[in-house]
Amino acid sequence: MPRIYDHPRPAIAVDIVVLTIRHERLQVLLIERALEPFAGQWALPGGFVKVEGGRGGRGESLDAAARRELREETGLDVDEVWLEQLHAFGAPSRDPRGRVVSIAYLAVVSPDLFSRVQAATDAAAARWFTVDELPRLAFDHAEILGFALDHLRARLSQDPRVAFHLVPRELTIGDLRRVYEIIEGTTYDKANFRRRFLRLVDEGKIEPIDGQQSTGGRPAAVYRLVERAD
Amino acid sequence: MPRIYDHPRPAIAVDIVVLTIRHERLQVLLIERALEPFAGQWALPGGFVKVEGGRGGRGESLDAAARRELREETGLDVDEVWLEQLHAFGAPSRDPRGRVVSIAYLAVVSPDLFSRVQAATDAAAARWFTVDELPRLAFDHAEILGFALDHLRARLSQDPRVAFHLVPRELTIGDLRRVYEIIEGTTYDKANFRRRFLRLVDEGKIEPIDGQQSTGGRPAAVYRLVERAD
DNA sequence: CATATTGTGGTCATTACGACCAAAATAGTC
DNA sequence: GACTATTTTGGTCGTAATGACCACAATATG
Repeated sequence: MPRIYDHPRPAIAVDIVVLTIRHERLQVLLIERALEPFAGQWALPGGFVKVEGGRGGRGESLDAAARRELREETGLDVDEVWLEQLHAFGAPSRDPRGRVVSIAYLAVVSPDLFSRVQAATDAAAARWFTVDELPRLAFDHAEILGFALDHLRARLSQDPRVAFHLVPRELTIGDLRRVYEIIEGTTYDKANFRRRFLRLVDEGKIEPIDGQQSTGGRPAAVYRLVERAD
Repeated sequence: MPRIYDHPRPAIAVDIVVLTIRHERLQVLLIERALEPFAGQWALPGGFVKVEGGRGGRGESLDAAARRELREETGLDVDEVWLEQLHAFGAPSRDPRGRVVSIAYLAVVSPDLFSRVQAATDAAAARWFTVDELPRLAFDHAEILGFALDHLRARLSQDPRVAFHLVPRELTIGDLRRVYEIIEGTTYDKANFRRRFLRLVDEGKIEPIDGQQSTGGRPAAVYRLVERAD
């Protein structure tokens, strides 16, 4: 095994796929690059992991780097978003400047919060794009985004929690159904989806709250996620 | 964004969780470390990613590094095993020598092949361990192994393909059932499991072949995976 | 008022699956 | 050979989940 200090090293970065639902569409936050390479092209928000400084002088963990970049580029705090590591991308030629390994993260932002994103970021440099109307992306970010979308769809089909991060804190059954339909590109029967949803209520994961919500038709009952004592 | 050459860089490694089933137990391949740190302790096979040389002079991809380490430390070729990236581990203190980010991989080895592993590795340095009778592991490798086992169980419950890598190429229904029982730590009713399995035959994923196999009871029909034109 | 829209509540048929039973076909033992 | 243990194979029954479908309730809009 080679001694560690003999080894040439790649740079290590985090890139974040920030997703939300706006205007009934799944959208991703992109940043316009100011510098070469790929100056003027759109890219995922991200940056290099700090390897010096911090407690212990060794820099930050990968998750901490993702949280920091998210805060710096969107103004959002992590306890408000669903943030999870996706995959490491390390093709030797993925960055023309040299060898860079990027750890990709998925961040799912509630539509409650995305207006704050607009305010926190330089409006000229950051924009939301509908995921099927994308510009050409820098680096291998198109591949990373594709991976993130596949992951989100697979995740949603086996863990409803992520859907609640794409919906207001006080929600109707129809709100949640639209999230599923938008992400999966399918349609669900209203009544059948409702039956599935009500099982979550029986299991105590969701609770009805007082009040109704106007919907354009019959007003809907309002629910919210029950606070978990994890 | 900082210029890339200004940035201090971590070392980047791959660690591989090599799993197989031996003696009706799920087992993992560990290597006894010869050097400090953690000399004498057991660790996952792995090593640093090559960042120079190769085509283009930029070294190898992460997957290529995992394949290379797997070959070097087990003698197995990748087209014989199920190999997939798991997760990046990057806690600042995970390696006392300095900042090291490790990309963890899962390799699932057929019991057809694991005897070759014994021969290819230095017998004094490498050993199979049952996953619930483990020695103390170096670095954060216990955490990595735990992640791999969780991943394997989740994977198995939604994608039967990985199970076929833990079974001889010509298999009986009972062989496959034992794989599920060993990994999930549960038991299945023979007849019910059989019904589920036969659906895979209907879907054309598995085909019966001539012959029977002695089992200690009534002889079992033999099946094999149908070669896919992916 | 009529109509469109959306939520709510229900039936019916199909599918998947666990619990359970029983027969078939071998190996091993007396 | 007779008997038993073991494993595969084949089946029934009940339950849970789900998709297709229908009907009604309660709002907004004209």
